[in-house]
Amino acid sequence: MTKPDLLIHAAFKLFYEHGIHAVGINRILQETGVAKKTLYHHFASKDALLEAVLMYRDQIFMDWLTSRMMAAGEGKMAVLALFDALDDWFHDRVEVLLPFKGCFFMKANGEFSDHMVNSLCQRHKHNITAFIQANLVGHSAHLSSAELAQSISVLKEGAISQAYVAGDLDAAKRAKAMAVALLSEK
Amino acid sequence: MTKPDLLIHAAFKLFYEHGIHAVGINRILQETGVAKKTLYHHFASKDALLEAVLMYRDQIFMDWLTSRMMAAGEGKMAVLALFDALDDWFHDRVEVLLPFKGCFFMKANGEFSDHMVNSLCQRHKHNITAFIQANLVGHSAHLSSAELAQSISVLKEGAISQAYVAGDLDAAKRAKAMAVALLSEK
DNA sequence: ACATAAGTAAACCGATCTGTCTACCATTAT
DNA sequence: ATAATGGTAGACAGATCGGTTTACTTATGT
Repeated sequence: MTKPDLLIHAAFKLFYEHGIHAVGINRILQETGVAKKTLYHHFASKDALLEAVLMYRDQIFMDWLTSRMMAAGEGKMAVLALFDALDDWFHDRVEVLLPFKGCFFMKANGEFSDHMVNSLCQRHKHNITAFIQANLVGHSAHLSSAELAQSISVLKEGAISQAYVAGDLDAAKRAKAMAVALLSEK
Repeated sequence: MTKPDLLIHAAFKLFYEHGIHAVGINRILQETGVAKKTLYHHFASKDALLEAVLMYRDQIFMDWLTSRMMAAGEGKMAVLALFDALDDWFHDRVEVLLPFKGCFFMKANGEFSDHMVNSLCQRHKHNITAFIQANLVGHSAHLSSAELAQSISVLKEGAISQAYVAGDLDAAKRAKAMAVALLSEK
């Protein structure tokens, strides 16, 4: 693994577990054995490293989620598969996402205001909602695919928060039941 | 206003907007004009101040939410009123909660691990779920009040997250529609 | 009147923060 | 062969962190 990738991996793991402001550059260096000069050779600042970490996590997460959804079929089936995927995530059955500690983007977003982090997190959430919506075009005569996708997103966000903060690891199952009801209305 | 209350108010406002680790003790002092000696006379440490801030916000929020719910009646009506209250919060129509910037407990929780903050946040969420549950005893023959309350909590958490991170200020309306569907099943 | 408590201002402490710098080593491509 | 690149080790800088201390100034209650 190249040095930049090594740094991004270690930084993500530490940021995800302890928070971004709580983890200093020196700790990332100590954990990886990389020299400080090398870090600042590849990244202009801690913020630049953080940006790379956010893009890395975005790619890992989106690749995992979309492949899980597409493997289940199209339309409604794909959307419901989203909640099965979340359930696996909450129960630490998805190695590539690392042990579940909530949504990294939600946590990162909360540590900043009027910052690049906020727009990156918003974009990440928007991309997911857009992918959900793509699976819901023409599903309902009464509700637009955009409105349905927003509602599904509320269920998804709620499941993640509830699983993390309240420790309700079965939140995805509950969210799925409500999604079934929502997508059964005609 | 007493000095401790002044500090708690200012600390909450700054923590809520910028994050806890991002706000130093000196900034809180500068904002309030209080001397450092005075702060450490009333609070043993930044952690102690933070604990007071969390308890303060918990009380403000719970008082507001329960009064809004109880004013709407009992049972299902109270639960649905929760989402009307959230809608007001998201649109900054609730002065006592300050301009909406997400759930303080969700954000605080994300900045720590294995810390007093985590248990306080979990307790806060649990108290809300318990209050919801109290309004749902005997509501359904198929689902327990505990299960219903957990599902309502998923909707509530999802609405807050979606409104904050994605900027979807109408998330509470969507969540309410799903709550109506959930509580109409017999 | 006087002791006690609560307050201010500001210097100070050690630790840690992000980021820079010097000096040296290993690889590799021209 | 040699110049350029990527790397290590670690000292260093300046700022800021949480927290303590000294010295002085109000209030307040008995």
